[in-house]
Amino acid sequence: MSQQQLSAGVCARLSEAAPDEVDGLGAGYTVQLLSIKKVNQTTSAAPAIDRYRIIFSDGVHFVQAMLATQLNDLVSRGEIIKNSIVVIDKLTCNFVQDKKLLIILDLQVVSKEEEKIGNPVSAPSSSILPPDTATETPEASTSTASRPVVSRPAAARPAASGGEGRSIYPIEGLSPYQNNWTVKARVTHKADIRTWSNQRGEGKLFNVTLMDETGEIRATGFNAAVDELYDKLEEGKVYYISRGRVNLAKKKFSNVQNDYEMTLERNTVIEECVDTTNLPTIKYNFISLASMENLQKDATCDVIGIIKEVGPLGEVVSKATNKSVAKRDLTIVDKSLYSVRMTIWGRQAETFTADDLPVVAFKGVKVGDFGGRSLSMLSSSYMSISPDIEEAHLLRGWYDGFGTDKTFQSQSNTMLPGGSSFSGFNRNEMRHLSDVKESQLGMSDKTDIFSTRATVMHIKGENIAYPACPTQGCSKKVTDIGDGWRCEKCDKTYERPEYRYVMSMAVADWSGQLWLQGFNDAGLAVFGKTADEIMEIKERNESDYNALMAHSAGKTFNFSCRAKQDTYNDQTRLRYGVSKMSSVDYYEEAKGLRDLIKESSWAR
DNA sequence: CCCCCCCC
Repeated sequence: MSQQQLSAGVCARLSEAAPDEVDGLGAGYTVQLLSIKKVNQTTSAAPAIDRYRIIFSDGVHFVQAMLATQLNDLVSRGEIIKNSIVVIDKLTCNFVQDKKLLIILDLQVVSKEEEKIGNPVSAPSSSILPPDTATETPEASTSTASRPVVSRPAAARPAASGGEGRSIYPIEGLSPYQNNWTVKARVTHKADIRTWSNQRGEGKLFNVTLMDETGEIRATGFNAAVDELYDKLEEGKVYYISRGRVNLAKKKFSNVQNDYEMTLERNTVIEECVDTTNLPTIKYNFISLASMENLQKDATCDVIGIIKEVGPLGEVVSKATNKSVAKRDLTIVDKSLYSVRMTIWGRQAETFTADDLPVVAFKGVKVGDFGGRSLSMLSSSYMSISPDIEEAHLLRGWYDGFGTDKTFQSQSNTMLPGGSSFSGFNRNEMRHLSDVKESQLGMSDKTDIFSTRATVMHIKGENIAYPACPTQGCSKKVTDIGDGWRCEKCDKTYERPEYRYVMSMAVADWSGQLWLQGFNDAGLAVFGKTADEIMEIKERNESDYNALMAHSAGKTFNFSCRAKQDTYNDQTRLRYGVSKMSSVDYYEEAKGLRDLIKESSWAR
């Protein structure tokens, strides 16, 4: 790299430009980063997002700018370091204490490791730099305890010019000290209206997440603001918003990346933006599913993958609140040949459909450590099915071209003690039945999990199904009350029940045999018929039923099981439950063996 | 002014 390749003159131009001219100067400047420094945040007691101050040079002059926080990964991953050459693709300007502050919104790395080019000096106007650093040269700025830049009390002044002649403020620059702002933001999440009731009173509220190119912020409307504004905002749309209140965020309650949050008030002005140019879009920092194991539990991350499996709709009852919520597990895979379980909740779980293995992008999903690594949507997370972004198209192309053929290593079943697996059947972690007994799985207080391949030898025929509540997600046993079937849980009476399987199966492999308890999914796998159909056969013709039971033996399945002790009538016994059961797919097995051979060192 | 983000 030479001085000629840098965009000489740009630092002087940026430095001298009036604030509302900065955006108009365009972008695409090639510059050298002379310094990258973390700025200490002293205004917020809660842990803050890192902010980086950059000094960049065009070879002649240097200026100072802030790095938009969504680019922080470039620093933390070491993709930009001192002296890296970058192209600044997008730049804006903000006002702090009447000083112009440049914010780098997007950049591309041209070359990471470089020598310093030329001998640049501070750009002519000092108005870009805060007074305490205006005369510093990059080499001399050794102070690590820099003053906070963005969140100081400051005169409110609009930063950049919007399309319709209004002044648009970047979300990253919002603080309690600015008041005359308008943001142009996309609603990336809109929650349902919630009500609360506690000692201090009761009321209703809703949350939205607002996002522009510079950042995101959570906004909440209470009571009257709910009536006034809830219907005005639609997820996915872009709005001009002004006259909201900005306060310090209580970080422990939100995963939205902002030190502040916004309260929408009755007089908050919200106007839909219909101008289709330059709308804010979601910014992702995708990580590969392979690299998930490096993340801590409860961290959030962005991932993109193919939806390989859509689990059935389930229900969990929260231990904390005793409330029931719908959930659904998805399995996503990516180019790193890893798969991971992704749990979605509530209405999203109920309405989720995905026919043809779509690409789905997730932003801000929570990392769990159950059975290895798993992911879960939060209310602040964002999911986009078949997003029109480059990464999605690349993944689509790769998967359709090569991916369908691959086997994926699950993040959600590694690292369990004893090397067992979670819900997915894992060929590498399989146990023989004798091994299950000998290693005393399920004998400790917790549930142990294992995979096995075994053949069904016998199914206890007398009681293979029970009359269940037909309400989706209930499945509780109902009782015949003469003129109908009563579900205590739903407090309803139904004309007829929906039978569901509950079976004891003896299964065997070369090493031994075991009794497994299976539920509805297991019955469907064994019989290929619903329990209703089976019960109908049983009622119509007992010998047909007996023949069916006899024929059910002899088939071989892959099982995912849980071993657990339970106590019933003062008797403690070890029970093995089937969590997943599927016919052996010999084509899949052969592919798995082939991949094993490919992976083994002697074959390389 | 809410504040739960769940379960195996």
